[in-house]
Amino acid sequence: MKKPSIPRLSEQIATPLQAIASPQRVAILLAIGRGEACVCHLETALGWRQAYISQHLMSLRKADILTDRRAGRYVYYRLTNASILDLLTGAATLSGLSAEAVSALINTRVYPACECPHCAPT
Amino acid sequence: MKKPSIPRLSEQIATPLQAIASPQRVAILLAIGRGEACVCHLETALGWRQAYISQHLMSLRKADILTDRRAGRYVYYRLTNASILDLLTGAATLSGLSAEAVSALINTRVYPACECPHCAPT
DNA sequence: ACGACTCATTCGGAATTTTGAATGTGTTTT
DNA sequence: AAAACACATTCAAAATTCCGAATGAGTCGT
Repeated sequence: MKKPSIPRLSEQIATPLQAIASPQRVAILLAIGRGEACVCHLETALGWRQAYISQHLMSLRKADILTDRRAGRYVYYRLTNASILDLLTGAATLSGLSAEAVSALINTRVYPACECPHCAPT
Repeated sequence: MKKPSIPRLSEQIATPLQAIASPQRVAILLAIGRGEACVCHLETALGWRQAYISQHLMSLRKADILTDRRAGRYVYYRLTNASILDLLTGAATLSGLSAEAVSALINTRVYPACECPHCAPT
């Protein structure tokens, strides 16, 4: 197996980190958690403009952090690799937070105000 | 225990990530590994200008990622929390790299060209 | 005290990222 | 086919980061 050089390796490591390292994108990843979420769900969960959310989703998709699935006129996003949550938990630990504090917010809650098929099933 | 809100939590998570998420700073962290390294060692290990390295070290110090220790005219840096290496390994995994590929480069090697007390002991 | 040495800091322009505004695309409903 | 809906994309200005150059600050040897 070819041994990658330090500069090459560090670039490969930094690439996904750069895609994740922003409060907005971390919030999106937490809101999605281990489940699925459409954009309109994230809209009510985070309280941001739709276009703004889509921009961040685009970044995360290009970095292969997120995967999208179209169902009718909805598009559902999920984590490409669930181990990203472990990475977020690790980062939280560095800030002195407990792993529980993170996992408590990771679950995909249901919002009464959200009209999406997940929150308001027929 | 007070439950942090999603925006607050995601900010705390993003802060250390932002400090780390750059190829240069990842390279520095790998070069330090589980050991200690003075600036001049990093200089020969990475081949960068001294002032440039110090700038990144300053960022990492302010983010509490690195801790410094002065010994004579040398300043030795080490990771404040060794679990940062796990975080880097996790990010490498997202890029399809094996954990071994990372750990193979984590060790603090000795450079013949380096004159620092670690590489060229009396 | 002076010079050499190791490292830190400041400054400023270039490059990049962020984010609001506007608009485009694909899908369902009627 | 047209309208409504969910989401994507483009554009540009503001904010931030990157990085070279210059210089400062602390330490040791002589």
